[in-house]
Amino acid sequence: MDKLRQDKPRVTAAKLLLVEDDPALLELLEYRFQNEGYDVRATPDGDEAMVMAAEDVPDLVILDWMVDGTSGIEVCRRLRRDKTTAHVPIIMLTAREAEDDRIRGLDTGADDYITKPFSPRELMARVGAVMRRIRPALAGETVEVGDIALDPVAHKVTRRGKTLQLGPTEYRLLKFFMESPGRVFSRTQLLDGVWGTGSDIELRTVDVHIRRLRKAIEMPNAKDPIRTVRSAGYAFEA
Amino acid sequence: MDKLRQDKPRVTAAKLLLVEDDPALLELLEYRFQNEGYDVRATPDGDEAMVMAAEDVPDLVILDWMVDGTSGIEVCRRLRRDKTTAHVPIIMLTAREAEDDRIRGLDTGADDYITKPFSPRELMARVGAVMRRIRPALAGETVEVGDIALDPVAHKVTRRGKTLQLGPTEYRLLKFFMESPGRVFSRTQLLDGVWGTGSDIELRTVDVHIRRLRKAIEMPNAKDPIRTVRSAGYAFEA
DNA sequence: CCGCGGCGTCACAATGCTGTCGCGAGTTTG
DNA sequence: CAAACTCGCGACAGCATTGTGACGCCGCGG
Repeated sequence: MDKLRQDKPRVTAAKLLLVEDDPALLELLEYRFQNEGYDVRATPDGDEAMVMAAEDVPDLVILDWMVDGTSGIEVCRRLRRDKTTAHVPIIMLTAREAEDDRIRGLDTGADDYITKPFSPRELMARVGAVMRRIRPALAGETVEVGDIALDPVAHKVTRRGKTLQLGPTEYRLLKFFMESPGRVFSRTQLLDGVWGTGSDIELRTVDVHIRRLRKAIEMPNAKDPIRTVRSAGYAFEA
Repeated sequence: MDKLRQDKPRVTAAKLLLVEDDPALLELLEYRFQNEGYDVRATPDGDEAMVMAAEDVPDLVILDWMVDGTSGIEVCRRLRRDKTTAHVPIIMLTAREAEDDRIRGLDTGADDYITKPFSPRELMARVGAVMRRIRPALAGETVEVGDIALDPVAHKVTRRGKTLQLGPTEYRLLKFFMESPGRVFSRTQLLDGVWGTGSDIELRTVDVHIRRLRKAIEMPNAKDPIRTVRSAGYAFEA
């Protein structure tokens, strides 16, 4: 949490870029976020969004899946490709519920996603969650902790050169851990960070996935990098 | 619903009292601070805030200028008047920009003051600043006393570079001590601070945990940093 | 329609923490 | 000097937390 604070002790408000083709929703969100003290810039057009993002790099992008001009997913990709915007958090909005959309959305680098219809409050909460998460690992850069390397682009994890076989959840969990090595996360924080803010999951489920992750990354003669902190949570470290 | 997913009451977390009459903002802030690891209690009502503050003295109060019931400024005054809450830092929120309001706010004893609209991030930053000033360890900063260092983020304690193996209670006890080096705490104070105000524990139990902590941090050629003050309590010092 | 892989929950086992006791060595009180 | 206190210490039964294997569900791909 402290890494977040020291990141940019800016006095000005956090800058939000809002991309949404529904005029009514756009205006509503713009109003609400402005009311919350955010510095909001809004547009219904994907192309224009790219321009705005280039002109003034936002702290967070809220992006509709389907927008005029360049599609949301394409905007997402391009933002990730540009060095200056590569690590800017993105929250995707989508009307679709198809699972592969979610996967693709997260794949292209979105940090979170919300299915319409959603309550503004929920969106605000997720914005809060994302803002809180400044990732030391810039999207697209492989992260290395100890003898484990994670390549977010290739979606691949290797240990000592050998590729590890991880399930989707295990991958996200590991990635979340590796972005903040050594830091202890409570089960609740893990649930928020890995499963998403709105999920209603048993706390103990985290334990099970920790175990699965441990099993997936275990190697002979290698120490378990996941440290259990009794009555506090788990931490990942070399 | 989210409350159900709370980890068990963290005695070690900083306690925040949030008083804000706008439900949306209240919820947003509550959520964000909870995710920062704070132990948050929130209410839209000034009178209720007084009760909550009296029941369980918070480490910091975030107070809206205008709230239901007793006004924010009045709450502020009363908190200052009560001995138990007199020194608790207060951050005021207000929509007004009039200079005299600000003066009055600081006059009544608020430590800091933010004008709406503000970015949550800015508020978090200020809270962080205040917490660092009051209780560094609760703000996520490593604390060092003598040759012992405690890192609250990693949940780790080292002495002369070597990592110490502490149980949950030992950790909390040590952390509590290290926040106020040299100060003597009675068993009752330790019980309140480490176990929580409501706990119904034998006083002698503290002795046992002191012993366990001593054993856990002992090293050859190193002085025991815990000083027994006969018929008074214990103190931690270099 | 069926099999498969992944996921969330459970129940149970395995640790290892915890709060109390009791005893004994010092210390203070009278 | 004995009684009264205070504190260190080892033991322990109970309990809280975590590890683990199994099970059923669900969406996807034959």
